[in-house]
Amino acid sequence: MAAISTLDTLNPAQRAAARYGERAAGQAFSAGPLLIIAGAGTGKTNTLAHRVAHLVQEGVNPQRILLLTFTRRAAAEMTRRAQRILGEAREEVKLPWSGTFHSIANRLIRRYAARVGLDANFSVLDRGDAADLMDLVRHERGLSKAEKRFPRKDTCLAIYSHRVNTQRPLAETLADVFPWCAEWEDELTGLFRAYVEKKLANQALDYDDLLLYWHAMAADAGLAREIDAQFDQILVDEYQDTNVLQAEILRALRPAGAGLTVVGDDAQAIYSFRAATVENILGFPAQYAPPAQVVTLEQNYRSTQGILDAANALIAGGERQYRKTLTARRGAGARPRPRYVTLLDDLAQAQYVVARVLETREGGTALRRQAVLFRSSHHADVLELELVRRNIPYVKYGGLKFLEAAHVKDALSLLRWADNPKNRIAAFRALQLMPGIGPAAAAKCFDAFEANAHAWASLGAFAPPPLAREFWPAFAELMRGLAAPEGPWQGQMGRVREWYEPHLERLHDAAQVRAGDLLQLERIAQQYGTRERFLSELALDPAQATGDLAGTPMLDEDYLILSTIHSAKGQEWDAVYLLNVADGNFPSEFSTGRPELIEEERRLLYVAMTRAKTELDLIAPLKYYVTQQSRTGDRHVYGAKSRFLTREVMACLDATTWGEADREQVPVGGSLAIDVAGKLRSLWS
DNA sequence: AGCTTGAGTATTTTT
DNA sequence: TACTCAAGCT
Repeated sequence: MAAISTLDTLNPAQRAAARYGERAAGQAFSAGPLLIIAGAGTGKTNTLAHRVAHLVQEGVNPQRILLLTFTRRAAAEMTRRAQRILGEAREEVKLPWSGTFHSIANRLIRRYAARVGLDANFSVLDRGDAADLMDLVRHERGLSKAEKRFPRKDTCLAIYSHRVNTQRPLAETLADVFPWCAEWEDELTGLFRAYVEKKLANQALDYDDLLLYWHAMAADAGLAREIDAQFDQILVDEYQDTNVLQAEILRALRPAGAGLTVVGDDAQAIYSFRAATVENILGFPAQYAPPAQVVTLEQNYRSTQGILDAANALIAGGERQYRKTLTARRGAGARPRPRYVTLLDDLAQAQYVVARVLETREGGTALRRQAVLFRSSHHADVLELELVRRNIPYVKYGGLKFLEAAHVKDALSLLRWADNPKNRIAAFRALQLMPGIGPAAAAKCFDAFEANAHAWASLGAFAPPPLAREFWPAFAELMRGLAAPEGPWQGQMGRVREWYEPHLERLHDAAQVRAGDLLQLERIAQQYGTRERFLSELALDPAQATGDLAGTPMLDEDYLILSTIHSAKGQEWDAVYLLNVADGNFPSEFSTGRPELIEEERRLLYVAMTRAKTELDLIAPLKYYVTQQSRTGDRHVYGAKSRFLTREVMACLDATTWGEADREQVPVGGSLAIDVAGKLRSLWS
C-alpha cells in the first residue's frame, strides 16, 4: 500500500508524531504511550488527523479507534480531515467512536445500562436541570430557610461537581475552592446524598454521573475487558483540560499506555474551574516505564513573529511547564508588534474597538475574520450597545446559550418526560406550563402518575385544578401520543410547539422572537433519527448561540465575532482585540492568593493572544465603574497594569494611548487606588 | 394554592 | 441589570 502522500507536507516533528509506532513483520501495528505537546497554531489538528490516517493505513480498523475530543465540533473536524487525507486510498472512513468524553460515556452506559442498574432510556440532565433538581432537594431539606444564608443552587452544584471530578474529600474541596461555604459541610453532605438518591429515582444522570458511571464500568474487571476489547487505539485531544476522573478512566482502559496517544498544550490549560488539572499532562510521561514518548511541536503556522514574541515572553514568566518557544513560519521578515492601548474607560474602549474594526475592514479584512475576546461575558456589554448603535452585525459566543432560554427548556421538558416517564424534573416543568398548576398540583399529579406505574393513559383521569381544566384533555392526549412506543419521532417537536405556543404568549414576553427559536428547534430536531438521540446530544452539546439574543445576523452576512476566551479555544482570526487587560481581570481578582490559579490566568491571556494571526490589540481602560450603584453613579476604581505585562513582555508591545486617557490623573503602578469592590466583598468572607 | 410584586443580592470561564 | 426569594393578594 502506498504511503500517505501528504505526510510529506508535515514538518519533521509533526511527521514523527503522526507516524509513531511500528509494525514488525507479520505483526499488528503497535505503539506505546505518546504525548504530543502541540503549541498554539502548530498544526495540531492536522497532525492528529494524519496520525489517524496513518493508523488506518497501518491496518487499524477505524471502528476500533476511540477519539476523545473536547467538543463535538472538534471531533467532526478531525474525522473530516482524516477522511480527506485518506481520500485517495480509501473510499469511506467513518470514525464511529469519536466525540467528547461525555458523549462517549453516554453511549457506553446506554449499551451496558442493565449491567449497572439503569434503564436504557435514562435522561441526561444538562446544567440547568441539575441545578433545578439540586434546588428541589435544597428546599425539601429546609436549607433555603436557614438563619444564615445557605449556598445557592448553582454554588451547591459547582461544589458537588468539583468534589466528584477531583475525587477529593468534600472538606478539602470546600477549604480550597469554596472557603466561604466551609461552615456548611454537614448540610452539604446531606444535601448531596439526597441529590444522588433523587437522580436515581428519576433515572437521570448529570454530566458528572456520565463520567462516574464510565469510571465505575472501567473499574469492574469484567466490563472493562469488554469495553477495552472494542478499541485498538485511543487518542485524546486537549489532554491538558482533562480532570482526575477522566485520567483514571484512561488509565483503567490502558494501564500500560499501549495504543494511547494524548495531545495537548500545558500552556493552554484553562479549565481548572471545571476540575481539570494541568498535572495530568505534566505528569503523563512519568506514569509509564519506560516513560511515554514526547514530541513537541513549536513551529507556528498562524501568527506573525511579533505576536509570538509577546506570547513567548508572557509564558516564559510562568512556573512549571514544558518549555517551548514558538517560531513563526509566516511573515518572518516583518515584525509588526502588537499594540498595548491605554484609554479612559469602557466606553472609550468600545469606541476604540469599533473604530479599529471598521478601519481594518476598510483595509480588506472582513468582519468575520476579526474577533473581540474577553474574560467574561458581561465585559462585552458596553461594546454590544455600541455595535448595535453603529449597526455593526455581530455574533457572540459564550454566555447565554440557546438551551438555557426558558422557552426552549419548556418545550424540551415535554419531550424529556415522554422519553423517560420517571423524569420528575421534566414532568414538573411541563405540568406547570398550564395556568393553575404550581409545584403542589404538579407534585400531586406526578405522584398519582407514579402510583399508576407511569401509565400514560392514567393522566387523562387526573383531576387538575379548575384553571387548568380546559387545557388538560389536550395535554394528556399530547403526552400519550408522544410517549407511544411505536410512534414516529418525526413531527413530535412540531406537535409540542403547536401545543405550547398559546402558553408561550402567556408566560413570556417577546413571544415572537421566542416562537422563532422554537421553529429553529424544530429544524434541529429533524436532523436526528430518534428522540433519545436528539435529547441527549442536545444536553451534551449545547448548540452555540442562536444569535437571537445577539442581533440575528443573516448567515450569509458579514459579522464581527465576540467571544469569551474559553469559547475561542482552537480558533484563529486575522485581527484580535482583547478587552480589559488589567489587574483584576488578568489575573481575575478571584484568583488572587492562589498561585496555581494565577498561573492559569497567565495561560488564559496566552490563549487569547495566540488566536491572532496578524493584528493584536491589548486594550487597558484606566477606569472601571463599580456595579451596584445608581444609573448616574460615578463610583469607580482605577485598574492597575496587569502583573503579567512585565518589562520583558512590554518590550514586545507598542504602547499607545487613545482619546483622552492622558488627561486623567492616574496613580502609577501599585495596587488599586480605591478598592471598593474588595471592601464590598470582604463583607462576605 | 397560585400568582404578583417588591426587595435584596450579586464570585468569571463550560462539557 | 437580572435573578431569587418571600410576603401579600386573588
